[in-house]
Amino acid sequence: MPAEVAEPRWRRLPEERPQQILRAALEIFGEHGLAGARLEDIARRAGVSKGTIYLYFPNKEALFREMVRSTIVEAIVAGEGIPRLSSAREQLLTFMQNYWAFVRTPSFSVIYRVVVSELHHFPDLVEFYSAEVILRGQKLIAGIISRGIETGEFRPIDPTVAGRMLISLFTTSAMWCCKRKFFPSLQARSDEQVYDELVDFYLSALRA
Amino acid sequence: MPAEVAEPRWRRLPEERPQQILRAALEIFGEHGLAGARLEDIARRAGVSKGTIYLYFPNKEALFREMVRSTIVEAIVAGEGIPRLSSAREQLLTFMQNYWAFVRTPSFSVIYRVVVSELHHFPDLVEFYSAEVILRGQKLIAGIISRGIETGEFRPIDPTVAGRMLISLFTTSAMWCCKRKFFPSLQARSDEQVYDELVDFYLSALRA
Amino acid sequence: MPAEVAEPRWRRLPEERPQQILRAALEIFGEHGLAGARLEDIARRAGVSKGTIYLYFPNKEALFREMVRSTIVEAIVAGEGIPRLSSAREQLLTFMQNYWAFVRTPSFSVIYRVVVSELHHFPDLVEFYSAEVILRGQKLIAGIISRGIETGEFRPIDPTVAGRMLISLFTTSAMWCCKRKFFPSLQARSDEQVYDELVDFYLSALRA
Amino acid sequence: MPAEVAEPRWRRLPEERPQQILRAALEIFGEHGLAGARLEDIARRAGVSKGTIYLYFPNKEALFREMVRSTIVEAIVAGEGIPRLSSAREQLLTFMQNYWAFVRTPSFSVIYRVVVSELHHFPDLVEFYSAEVILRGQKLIAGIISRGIETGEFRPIDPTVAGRMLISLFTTSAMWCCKRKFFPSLQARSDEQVYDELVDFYLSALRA
DNA sequence: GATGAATGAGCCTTCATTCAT
DNA sequence: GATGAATGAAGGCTCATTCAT
Repeated sequence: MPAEVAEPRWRRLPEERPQQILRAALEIFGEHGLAGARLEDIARRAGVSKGTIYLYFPNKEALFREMVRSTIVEAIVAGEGIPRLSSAREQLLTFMQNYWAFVRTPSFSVIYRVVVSELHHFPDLVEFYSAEVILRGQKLIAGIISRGIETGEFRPIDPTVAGRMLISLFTTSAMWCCKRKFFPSLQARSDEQVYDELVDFYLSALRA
Repeated sequence: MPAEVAEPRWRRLPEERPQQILRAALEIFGEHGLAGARLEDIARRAGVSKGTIYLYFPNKEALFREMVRSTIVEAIVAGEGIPRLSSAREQLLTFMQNYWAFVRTPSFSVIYRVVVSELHHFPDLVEFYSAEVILRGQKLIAGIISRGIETGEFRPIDPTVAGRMLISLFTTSAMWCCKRKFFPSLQARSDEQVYDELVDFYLSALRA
Repeated sequence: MPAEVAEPRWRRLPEERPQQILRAALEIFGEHGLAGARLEDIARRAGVSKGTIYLYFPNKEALFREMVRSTIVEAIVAGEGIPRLSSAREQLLTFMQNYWAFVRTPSFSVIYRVVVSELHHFPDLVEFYSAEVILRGQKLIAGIISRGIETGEFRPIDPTVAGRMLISLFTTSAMWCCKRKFFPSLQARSDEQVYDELVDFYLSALRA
Repeated sequence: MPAEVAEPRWRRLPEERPQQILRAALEIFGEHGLAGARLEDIARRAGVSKGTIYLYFPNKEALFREMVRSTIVEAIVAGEGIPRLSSAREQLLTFMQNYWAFVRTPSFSVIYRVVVSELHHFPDLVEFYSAEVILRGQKLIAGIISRGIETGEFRPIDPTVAGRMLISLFTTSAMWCCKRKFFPSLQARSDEQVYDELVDFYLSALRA
């Protein structure tokens, strides 16, 4: 009985199993929604069998919830790297650059879809999303704008309004860029051009 | 078989049946999406039996498509009453007022959901929506903006960009107003206030 | 992660494994039946893992069969200590005392359940049970009764009939005593009283 | 296409559907127990499709419960035709004859199985069975016996004990008769002979 | 030997669709 | 035209069984 010692012992790390499944769930739920997605497809996409999903999640709905929750959390964590200092205008530009990168991320568009179409069936997730994403984002932006107003860089405007406008413009534009072919006016434009137009428009609205 | 004879038996005119069903479909599909909706619920909401739906629509998907299509058409028709004349700024304000009324309509929010979450499974509907709604809207707005630029009322800006920005701001704000309780910064604001802020912001971005 | 090495790690002797498992199987199958029992539960009850069961039994059904068979064998072995001699009446009383103790045993009630509800799916076990339990019991009792009839202690009666009656009365009464709370007439009676009533009734039926 | 003409066209009365299903459930659950039975088999036996069962019963367990409950009720109703009058001994004989007929009924043996093996998972059904079957039966028998003791036809004996003994002997014997081939001592006996032996034995135990 | 993560066949349950009335 | 009972394919979920460690 040679004690079971110390081999690298790698075996597809079972600790990754839930992550694999959640990633697959993101794609499939994002494509088909909660009701329309088949567990079988999620399993196949994750490279596991149907039964395996049930080792980590008690049922389809719980998987869906956890997918939404964990994706949001990831986004929050990723967004933590807060921009900082210099002029408010510089800070705002940095923020917009990060935000533009984020909203064109595949998981953002999935979450956007889910939030729009199904989240109302999960009040606790709505609550979570509202507090952790919307409120948090609002505060961040409003802080920058307020500073800019104080320094005279921006015209006086309700900072929460400015926040809403920014979020609105960025998220919608990002979604449109994903579906560029259905928006004739976008077909000839790169994401960068769209971004430049966004920034130009937004800053124009804030200019003193 | 003594047939159930001869009472005048008044009924809602059968020509209205499809409309009843489509209205019910709008509500139920809007709430649950295509996969999540049950024909039985649509039938109950429409006040008819399950079988009746099949007298007018060959299957669930066709009902869904027709619901989407007819709702869009209605919106277009309703929007036909195009504003007109006077200064570009006046015309824009009139358009925005109509548009704001429209985007807060229940059927708009349903269509918005559907477009975001499920329309990509129906390329022909996407095509239709793209051509009849987006393009048409773009043109309408771009026309007004162009005129305003010519008259010097607005600063020079790509009219299609201005169009996109307007649509983005209005649709998103309307959706948020529906869910006001999850947006702390909206709780104390009426729809009218939100509208005023929108107009102020948008016109600021266009001012020369 | 220094591997968890080298404790003497005492364990129950492996030769006992099958016994542990069979005991657990007796409880779980007794509670839920063959189809309703989960191997996982049996494993947990036995303090081993699911896989371990398969080291000793090829599959669920085989475990069930072996559980039934071994429990029956144990009962037979335990019953071997045959009463003996003196008057037939004395011998009968001794037998009844043993039998009463046996039928109130937990494994008897499990086997009773299984025999009633599922054994018909296992003809060979039925055969085994019939030959080793019923026939053997019948013969034992019939022998005692026959001697009693010869000695004039009992009235003339078909000894196999008397055997059936005894088994019937004892097994049923024992089952009822397990569920005393559902039998109002038993609630105020101890097992001993029930036994006394049984003996009184049975001997009355045999009295010359 | 020879038109499908003029068959009496009677279509199994839908009011009978639940009965058909319950009858089939009695057979299949009786054979395999709750966990072991497949709805598909019940449906096939009932001559309907799987889905039809769900038009009348919300799920498998509910069907099982209703099957048990309704079978018990039927038995009670059938037993209502209470014997009556004349000597206690005559009344007892009449009762025994009815009871013997009943316990050899197929639904009795199913219920017996179910009661023994699965009813403990349904405390409310146990309650119901206890009150409506056991208690009711006990009272009926005890009444007859009491009268016989008063008239001196039977020896003094606790009437509830006599009741238990009668039930025990009859039910067990009936079950054995169903499985006659496994009981060598029964193979040469008809049900009537077994009945005669039962009566003889029981009356012997009661004789003054 | 022992483990328990993984598998996938099987069954319960739902619901779009049909059709006799 | 209208109904709703009936159907059965589809999909969620369980659990006996396997096997890499």
